[in-house]
Amino acid sequence: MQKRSRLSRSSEFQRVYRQGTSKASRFLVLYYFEHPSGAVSTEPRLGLSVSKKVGGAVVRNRVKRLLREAFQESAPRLSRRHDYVLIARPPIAELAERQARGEKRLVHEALDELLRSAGVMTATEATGTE
RNA sequence: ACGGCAAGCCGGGUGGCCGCGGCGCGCGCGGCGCACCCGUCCCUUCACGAGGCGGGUGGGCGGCGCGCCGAGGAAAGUCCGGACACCGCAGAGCAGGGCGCUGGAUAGCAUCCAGCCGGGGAAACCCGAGGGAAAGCGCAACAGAAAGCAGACCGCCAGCGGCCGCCGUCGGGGCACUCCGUGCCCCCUUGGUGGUGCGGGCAAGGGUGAAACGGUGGGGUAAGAGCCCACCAGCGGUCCUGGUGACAGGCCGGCUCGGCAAGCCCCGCCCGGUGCAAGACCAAAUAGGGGAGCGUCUGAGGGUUGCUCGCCCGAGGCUCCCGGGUUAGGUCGCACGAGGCGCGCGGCAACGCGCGUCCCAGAUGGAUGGCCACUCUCGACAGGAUCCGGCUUACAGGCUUGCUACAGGA
RNA sequence: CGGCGUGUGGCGCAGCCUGGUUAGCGCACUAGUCUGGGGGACUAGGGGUCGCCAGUUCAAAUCUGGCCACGCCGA
Repeated sequence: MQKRSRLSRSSEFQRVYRQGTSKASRFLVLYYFEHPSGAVSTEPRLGLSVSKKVGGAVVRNRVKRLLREAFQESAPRLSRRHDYVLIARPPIAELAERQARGEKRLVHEALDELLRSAGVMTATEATGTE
């Protein structure tokens, strides 16, 4: 995932938190926010928040890496009009740990489940047209 | 061999594909700003500038392609020491804080090296915040007679006096047995011993305690005691020898009192404060001011780390200069350094000097991972955020070298 | 990133500076008594590795150092 598809400004995070909608699971919290008219980027943008409660620097980097990878995989089916912020909760550290040891797609499934329940996967049909 | 100890080192490897960050090069790629140049029939203007518009050049951001580089021994904890930056210059004293055997290394340190002393170990070796307790203040619960200056509870010793018990004794009397005599009882003289009392001598022994004023043995004494002697421990000495020194050895002396300063303290040495979110610049927005110099009245008030001194600012006047301040944006600081590696020389070593060689992350919501194949001993703890030197803590496993004990061999 | 603070029974706190006497207080808990029962009161009692590991000391919750956890502040 390249830089342009990430959220980088504190103000951008604030906008998503204040004006967006939230949905949470045991492992993650998702905030998403629809842009006002105009400004449509080529890809949905993502911001990550992983606090020290999740683990040390190595664990946090691994969690962020896996979340970016999973998000990128799901990105074509997501609305391009939205900015997303994912907050990692401590239990996700164990998923990331098991996945690093060889188990497959644990973080991907956790993310997909949350995205589906939030109802932002509606862009699946629109992928071709939009 | 097995075991123990010390020092140093490694922290999976190779190849392929995909992905991420930085740098460089290339592109007849695409769009958006910027600067400059040229043109301007047309639009704004009376007209010239200028703006718009059209064209060109340069560079920035972006895209694509290729190449190179891309976490650690602890990157960690933030416990010390610095570099660097800023603070109305940092000056003195007090306060406060840190350090503390000796010598050396170093930019510096609480670090390192070599030693000394003390403790542990069979040894190799390991551990130690290790100045001063006759400068002063303070502390020591419980137990114990007594806890800091000597003193004496039990105890030991001789003396004196009264009384009492027991044993013996000079003399006298009484009773019993037939007299001598013997036995028993009473009075008196006197001695021993025990108890008690008085005033003394002593501190060996007892018991308490973490600690009780040297230890062991002998002599000595009424009983004892460094009272005397030998050895040991400790203390002192203007002493001798060795060592740069801590200190060690010797000689002499009189025998002699402690513990805690990671309690206050004393002595010696060191320390200005704040920290890269320091700080500098750019852009945008916002308030209208900010800075420098000269000078008068002679000083209210204020600043300067906690205090004092000291120092500085200080209203209104004149002259000069334009930017100055703030902010979660951008650029710099920001990676060539007390730098790594190799060789030589000096030094026991830490380290230093010289030569050669290498360039080795630079992010900013924050980059190292995934898959496949082969292989090995199946991979721990864990990741930069201004940089460097240490300390401490976490850590699967492995390698090298040296030393030591036991056994064996010679 | 930098700078501070706090860890003591189940909960909230004191004691620490100035080391020892006894780890104390309130609520909660257990048993008993009062009451017909509940509530409430009274009496008695149990429960603490003083966050962990070293060091200093005769002796450490207390002094010193190092770890661990939690919390706060600055930009």
